[in-house]
Amino acid sequence: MPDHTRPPDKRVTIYDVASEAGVSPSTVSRAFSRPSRVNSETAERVRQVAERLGYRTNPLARTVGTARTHMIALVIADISNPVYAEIVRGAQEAATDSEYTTVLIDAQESDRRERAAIERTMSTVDGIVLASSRMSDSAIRMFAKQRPVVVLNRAIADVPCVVTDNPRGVRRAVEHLGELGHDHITYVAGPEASWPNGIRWRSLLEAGMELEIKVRQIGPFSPTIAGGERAAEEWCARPTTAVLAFNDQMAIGLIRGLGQRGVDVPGDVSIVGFDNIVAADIVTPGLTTVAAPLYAEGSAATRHLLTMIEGAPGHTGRPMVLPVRLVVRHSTAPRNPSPGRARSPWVRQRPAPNPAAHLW
Amino acid sequence: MPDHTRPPDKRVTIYDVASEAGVSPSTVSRAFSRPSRVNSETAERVRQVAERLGYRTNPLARTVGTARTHMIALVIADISNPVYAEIVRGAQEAATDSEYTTVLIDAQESDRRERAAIERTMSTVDGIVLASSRMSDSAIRMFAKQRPVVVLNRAIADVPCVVTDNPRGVRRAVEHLGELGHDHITYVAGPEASWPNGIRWRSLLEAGMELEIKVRQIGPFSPTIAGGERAAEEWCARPTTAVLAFNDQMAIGLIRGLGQRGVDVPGDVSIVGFDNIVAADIVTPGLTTVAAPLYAEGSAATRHLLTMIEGAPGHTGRPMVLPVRLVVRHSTAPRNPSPGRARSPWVRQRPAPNPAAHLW
DNA sequence: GCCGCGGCGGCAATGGGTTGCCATGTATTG
DNA sequence: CAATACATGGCAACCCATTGCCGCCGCGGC
Repeated sequence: MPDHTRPPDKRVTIYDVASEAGVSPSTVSRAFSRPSRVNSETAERVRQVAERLGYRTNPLARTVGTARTHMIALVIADISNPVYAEIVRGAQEAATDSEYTTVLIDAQESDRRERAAIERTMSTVDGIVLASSRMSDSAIRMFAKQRPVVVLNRAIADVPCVVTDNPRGVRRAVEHLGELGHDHITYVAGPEASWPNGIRWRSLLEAGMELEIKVRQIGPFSPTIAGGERAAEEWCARPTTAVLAFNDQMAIGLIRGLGQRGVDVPGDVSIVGFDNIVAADIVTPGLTTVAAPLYAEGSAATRHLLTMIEGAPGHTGRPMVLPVRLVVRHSTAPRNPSPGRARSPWVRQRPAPNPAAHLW
Repeated sequence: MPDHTRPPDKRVTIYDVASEAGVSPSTVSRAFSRPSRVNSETAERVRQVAERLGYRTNPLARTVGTARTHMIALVIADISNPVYAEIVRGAQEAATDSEYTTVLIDAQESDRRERAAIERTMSTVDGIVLASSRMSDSAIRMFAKQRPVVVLNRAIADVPCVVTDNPRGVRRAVEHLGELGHDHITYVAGPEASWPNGIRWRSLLEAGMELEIKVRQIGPFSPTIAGGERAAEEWCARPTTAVLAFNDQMAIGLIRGLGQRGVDVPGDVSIVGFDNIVAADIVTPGLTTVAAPLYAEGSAATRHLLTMIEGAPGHTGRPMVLPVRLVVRHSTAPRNPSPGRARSPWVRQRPAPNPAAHLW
């Protein structure tokens, strides 16, 4: 058998390297962690010996004593929501650039799960990025007392935050719809515990006021395709020619639900979503949506967290605001001149249940 | 200021609890980790003191000496691929059930990144699940020598594996297409480093042989929507009436690219994908695809890994095979009786570049 | 009455790198 | 040439939970 009598658990330690290189363990340690504190020739020799012996610094051991794990937690609301993919990338990039490891936690849209997971992980990480947390402000503040925390997509006093410019995004969407002749907009609400949901609605109220467009809200619904489909039913009870949905998934679900009821998008109703997920570009019609710099969100939040971990105070004043923009596709169109036309067939026209909705 | 003179880094340790409860630190330790080794009254008292003091066991300190971190790494090829969302969920569920924490690593379809990330993380985890690794067999074996490893979506000798029944899935797809009258199938290949890509192609060869259906391959392309769009161009050079795509994203991109060239799906060509991602159900036409039990894949692989970590040998014989099924939607249809009809407009009909393709 | 055993709890070592402090040796300065 | 500064590297404490081993005590059996 070609087994090279492998030493089963014989990790190479700094002590091995030290004795092999003829220096003390502290010198080996410093050769890696504080190269300036050691003669460059010695350091080089140590590194070579370490290399030869296959020494790999044990991050766990470093942890004891320094209480620095070089890990951060990134908590997201729902891993199946494609929005988070780019955020995660941005965060991971920023983290690995600084030699930090990211541990990703999927809260599955549940307050309870989120807390539990954070409590389990908290003591093993140096800091936490909370992306779209569903927890209460006070719960978040509690965690923030124990570890550096940066909150994404939410503004909380006394905690560092990174948000996108929701008011501006909504404003752009409303302007766009207004230019197309719409004067009533329905907001399809997402989770009540979602901070963006609240601010989007408030921003819509404000924009509607200024631009003299009437607005109302239906919901809340789950921020998923299924949620959007359910919203279609409720919308049919009191239709408007324009809809702003909490996010793209709901918008897509809505378009679907409406299609099954014979409502045409954008012929009968214009729909705008939020987030610009990939799917927004592949559905029919292409979804007009408010795009956010997801990657930048993740990396900005993470970089901020890292500076806090390194000892910086963490500016808790105004949140950092990232810009957004409106991506116009084909789910919005000029208001249909004969608004009453399609109304009758919408209501109570229950289609055959979609077989694919029950996959698995 | 409302700062309760918070003790900055004052973690409560077993020593604090010990002196407060009037016992030795070892007793405190045992009260938690080996309750049977200590008098139940004492244990209870210790627990109460610990509770009062807010003691929380420090998982990192436990790590030193035992070398058990209670963490596992889950490496996925591409976090923006929705396939992995369910796999991650399954894995996390299985892990937390056994009180393990999962650290997720996104390899971003890069062999190099994958290796680097694993090397960084390896020593801090008790085991690794490799979901759709892009590394070479030998690289994987190397890691498997140092830590328990379970490989998902790939079969490697001497390493425990969990795979889905690709041959059967392909077979079902081919049967389905055959029943619709198709006698030529193009396989749109994904990454060469992807094991499922290889086996799907080989299975297609086999099924084609048995069922007397001609098959050929184009590609490889990137396993993304963009990749599928590029494939559309190549497919146009030598069209067939049926296509099997490496995965759903490519199938969706393909449908899109064909649409832009005036090719109708399923009128002119039937398309089958793999994975049954959510988007497969929302695109137009709905995508016929081979569905895999993603959640089960994640949890099966993880559970297997955990038993290995607990000391079980890890059966490296035949891989564990999970069943698949064909989900028929609307991207497949009977073969068009006049195959030459739509052919001419396909070739060299460059549409205006899609502005949305360059978002961000 | 002596021995043995089991239950319980303490002592001390362990693991692996980090770091404050000190000791040496060399370079710079007055 | 003496005095001070600096560069280097070693010593040993430290972090904190775990665990092998031993000692103490009380009880039961012979």
